[in-house]
This record gives sequence, structure tokens and C-alpha cells, in this order.
Amino acid sequence: MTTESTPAGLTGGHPLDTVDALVQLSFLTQRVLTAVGGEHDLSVVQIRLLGILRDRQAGMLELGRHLGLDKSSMTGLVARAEKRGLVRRSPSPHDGRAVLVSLTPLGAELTARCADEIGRRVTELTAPLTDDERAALTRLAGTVVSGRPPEPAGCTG
Amino acid sequence: MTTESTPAGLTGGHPLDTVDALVQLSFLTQRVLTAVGGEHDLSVVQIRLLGILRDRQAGMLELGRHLGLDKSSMTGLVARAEKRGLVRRSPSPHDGRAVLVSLTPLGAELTARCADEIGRRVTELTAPLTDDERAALTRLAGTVVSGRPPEPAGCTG
DNA sequence: TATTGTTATACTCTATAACTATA
DNA sequence: TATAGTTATAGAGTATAACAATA
Repeated sequence: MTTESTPAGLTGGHPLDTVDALVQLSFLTQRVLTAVGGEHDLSVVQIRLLGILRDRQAGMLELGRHLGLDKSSMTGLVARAEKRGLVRRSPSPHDGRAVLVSLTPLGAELTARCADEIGRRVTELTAPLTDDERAALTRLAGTVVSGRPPEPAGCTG
Repeated sequence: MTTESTPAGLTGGHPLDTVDALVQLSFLTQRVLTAVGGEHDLSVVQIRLLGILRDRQAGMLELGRHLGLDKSSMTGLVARAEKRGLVRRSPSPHDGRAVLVSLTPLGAELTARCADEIGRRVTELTAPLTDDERAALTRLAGTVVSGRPPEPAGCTG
């Protein structure tokens, strides 16, 4: 098994099969997120929270939907980020029950720094690839992520 | 940003750049692990623990090293798995201080079922790809995971 | 002395259920 | 009644520090 070098764990085969390769690649990528977050006392979920708020405000329910968390989990998550001065809660002007969570300047700065660092280290991960291979990996990963074959360039759908 | 469809969060660009693609792909893969685990009341870390033990015993310290966890965290992790009858602790015959953790038959069965399910669902993820593309993705991901360009087939190193 | 593992403690993170306030 | 959010509570998961037992 390949758990020695990368503790993906549950898949076998020595010349990496597809499942092994994707699982181990995901652990590699997540390790970058965990490491960069850790250097700023942020969990991966906190990083994702900041990322969502990067270019918009959002209510607690919406944030929970994006993160796959219950609204009750959001309360603590946002409270801890708020306590650190990274986000702010404002009452929604349209709905007296709702709050709008947004980044503070401090939060925006930290978000940008994490994004830079993550970008750098994930790119480093692909150092063994040639430029062509990196482009191919990007295209293939993008296809999987979007859940459909890529459209020819210029197709506006 | 692309946080709407996949809450990777911290990376921008619309035609997915490399970082975006890899981060989002990692979330997709991790979601499979989380989902399959959740259906059996296992966290991703528990799944990895079982995977490591699939073909060997290991001490607490070694397990912690593989999982990136402190030995004190291992105590509870293994204790919970042991309580469920998935793993067993035996005294090491060579070292009176050490314990050897191994899968019980129940744990081995659960591990196999999870591996099957994970394999199936991760493979489903690559459904948008042709066979050639899937092979290319596997090779490229394998190259990144191994941290070096792939050796020509037949090279025994 | 060094190493393996556990315990005590504290904090983050998560969910369920009950609650408040608004729609 | 339904919805947005919080609180109370319980449990998993993690780390640090102190400890026990063995090497």
C-alpha cells in the first residue's frame, strides 16, 4: 500500500491507480491549506469562510450552506472570527432577523495573505511537471470540478 | 470568484487556474471521504487510521506520525475506535512500553467496505473524462504526489 | 536519561434540540 | 406558521504539559 509516503490509506495498487492518485493529491493539497491556515491560527473551514466573504457579504444560513455546516455551528465559527477582528456582523437592512457577515480590513488583509501563500505553495506542488503538463493537469482537474467536458474556447454557452 | 459552485474560496480567476483547479478538486475528493466516512460514523482521520492498519500493525507514535497528530491525540482516537470494536491494542513483544494497534475482523470488514465505496465514488468523479484523459490525470497526479517526474516503465531504480 | 504511552486540561468544531425575534 | 439566528448541551478531535513505566 502507499500509506507510507502519503497516508491516503484506503486504496491499493503500486503504480498509482486513479483513485489513489486523486486521494493522495487531495491530501497533499489539503495539507497546504492546513499548514498555511495553521500559521495564522486558522482552520481550513475558517479559511474557506474568509474566502467566501472575500467579495461579498453573506448571512449565517447562506454561509452554512456553502460550508456544509448547520446554522448553529456557524454561530461559534463567526463568533470566534469576530472576536479576532476578522469579520463583522451587521443587521440586515431588509430582514430584521438576519445578520450580514463581512470581512473587516484586518480580515481582508489576512485573507489576501493566505491566498497568496496558498497559491505559491500549491504551485510549488506542481514543480515536477513541465509547463505543458501543468496546463494539462489544470484542464483535466477543471473538467472534473465542473462536472462536464470542457467547452471549446469561445463558446459562450 | 468560484466559491459559489465549490467553496474552495481563496483563489480567483474564472477559467480555473492551476491553484483553483487543484484546491477545488481536493475539496471534491475530500467530500467523498467525508461522505463515505459519515455513512459509517467515521471521520476522515478515522478512515485514514483504518487504512494504515489495513496491512500491518503500528504503534501509537508511528500512527501519529502518519496522521500528523500528537501521541496524546492518538490515545483518544484509538480508544474510540477500540470501543467500537474496530481496532485492538496489544502489548508489543519487543518493547514493554509500546502497544501495537491492529484491525479487528470487524474493523477489516468496515475498512474494505469503505475502500470499495470510496473507489467507486472517486471514479465517478472522473466520469466527465475520456479513458485517455483519465489515464493522463492519473499519471499527472501521480507525478505530483511522488514529487518527481515519472520514470519510464521498466526502470527498476 | 530517553522513549512510549496515558492523563489532565483546555480549546475548536460540530450537531441536535429548544428558544427568541422577526416575517 | 415559517424563517434567521442564538443558546444549551454533548461529543469528537486536537494540543500542551505533567506523569508512569520501560529502555
